[in-house]
This record gives sequence, C-alpha cells and structure tokens, in this order.
Amino acid sequence: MDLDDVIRERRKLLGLTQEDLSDMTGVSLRTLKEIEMGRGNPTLRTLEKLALVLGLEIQLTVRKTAEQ
Amino acid sequence: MDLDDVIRERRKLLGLTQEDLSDMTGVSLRTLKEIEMGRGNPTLRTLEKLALVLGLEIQLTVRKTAEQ
DNA sequence: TGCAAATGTGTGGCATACTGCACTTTTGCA
DNA sequence: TGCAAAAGTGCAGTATGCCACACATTTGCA
Repeated sequence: MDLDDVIRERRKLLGLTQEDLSDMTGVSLRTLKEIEMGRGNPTLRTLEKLALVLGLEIQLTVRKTAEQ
Repeated sequence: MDLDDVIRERRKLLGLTQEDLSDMTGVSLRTLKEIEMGRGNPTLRTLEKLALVLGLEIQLTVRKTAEQ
C-alpha cells in the first residue's frame, strides 16, 4: 500500500474532506490533492504535518521481505 | 529515533562511508550530509533512494503510543 | 603524534515543492 | 435526475530541495 493510499484511507476513516485536512494541517489544498493522487514528491515535513493530524507516524524499518 | 539517526546507523552497520552511499544511491554527497545532520527536509523520492540501498522501507503506520 | 580518510560548511545555480486562484469534473444524496 | 459538495486541473509566483565545487574540521589508525 502506497503512502498516498494510506493518507487518503486514513482521512476518510476520520470523516474528513481534503479541505478539512488541509485546514487542520496547514498543508495547502493543492499540495494535499497532488499527494493523494500519487503525483508530486512531498517533503518529509509535509508528510509529518499530515501524519500528526491523521494519527500516523513515519518509520524507516528494516525491509524483511525479498529485495525489490 | 529520528530518521536521520536510522540512516546513519544503518549506513555504518553496512560499513559504508557517506561517499559510498552517495555513489550507490545517486543522492548527492551534500544532500546526504544534510540529511544525516538532521538539517534539510528531504523529499520522499530522496528518502526512497536511500532506503532502497540501505535495505529499509518507509512506512506510515497508525500511531499506537500517546499523542504528541 | 602525524596524516589520510571521513565528515561538515559556505556559496551559488537550477529544478521543483508548495502555494493561491479560478475553473472543470466527479460523486452521491434528497 | 438535479444539484451541491467534494475532488481534480491549468497556471503562475515564491520558497527551498538538490546539486557541484572548494575548503575547513574531525576522526581514527599506523
């Protein structure tokens, strides 16, 4: 599951529109749309703003499954 | 543990210098240094390049611990 | 302890993430 | 089915991530 899917699903689970989430995080509506569409290339800080409000956390974990 | 610490520790565990990792990932030495210093604000694609070579994966998971 | 390897820093240019605005398209409910 | 809410798009300006180059500082080993 890609990060954009996680964000969109989590947002819907919380009953928020893109505009709601934009207001709550300070991430512009335009940028949020791009991220959820899988376009764009968000910075870590932008992802962190979204993660905080969505109750998510960003982790770098050791890859357990087969490479690539 | 912050992402920059994970990257640095993982790099050292694999016996790589910053220059090695820069060459292997295509992420410039300058950018890698900034990331490991905790300065800078890497894009998702830059983090993905590093994660791939370091055998790490980026995840957005539901925060289990107390908020904030 | 001296020295080479490794790491950190200043500067400047280019690419692009982020933003706001106006508009179009899609969605889903009365 | 009509319509308002929600989501997607084109465009243009600003901020900043990424990069190369040159140099300073720190590290750790012979």
